[in-house]
Amino acid sequence: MQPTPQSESQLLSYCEAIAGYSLSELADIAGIITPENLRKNKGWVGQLIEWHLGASAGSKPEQDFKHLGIELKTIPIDSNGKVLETTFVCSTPILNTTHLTWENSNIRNKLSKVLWLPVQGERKIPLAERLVGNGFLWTASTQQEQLMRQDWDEIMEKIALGKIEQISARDGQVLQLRPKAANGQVVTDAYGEEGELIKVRPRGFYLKKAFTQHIINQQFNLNV
DNA sequence: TCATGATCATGG
DNA sequence: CCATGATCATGA
Repeated sequence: MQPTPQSESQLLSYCEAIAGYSLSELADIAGIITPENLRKNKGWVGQLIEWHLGASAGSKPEQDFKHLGIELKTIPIDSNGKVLETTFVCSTPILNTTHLTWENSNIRNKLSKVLWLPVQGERKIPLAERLVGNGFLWTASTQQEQLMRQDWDEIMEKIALGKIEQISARDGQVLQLRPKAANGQVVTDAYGEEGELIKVRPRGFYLKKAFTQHIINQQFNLNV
């Protein structure tokens, strides 16, 4: 993969270097086979982009470019710029959250600065032919952060009160809490309503489509 | 048609 | 199991 970028400007130049290329072209450069589809390889696009931008692989709960304070997110869009999927952010802590605040949370750290990289995601376009768009840096506005904090506070309070199973993906203004696991058999500990330990599916934080769509639109308008 | 809940691959 | 990278696919 590419050398780890040493500055924000270098990271952005890496980004410009892949803009406009197809996924198969980028896969060839990386020496990776392009699968027929993503059904059995859902993280393939993200991992391919990581290779080209010099993001350190691994599964640590921190930003992709920790030394730059930047998190990388590919985001699937259609030809009209419409966001096609919600955006997974991080897994959700469930136990021992009493000292957790929005300020010191992993999700807030990850979202403090994001390099969004739009990629064509329409299933009717063969994976190999999908094009990479122009990446851009984003930091939440005061209002955007306020919305995320409100949702986070509400979700984490329910979890602490043993009401995790009452939380729906419909809850929240911009954040969602949804299952995040290899399959429905995976379980982890959580508090029940009487404070007892119960088994639940692990959860993750996701950004709702309308929120990321707004981010994409803001950027798009700036470039018109 | 579309979002929610379910699922896939991989490394530690 | 938990973390990363996400998209799939069925019910409404």
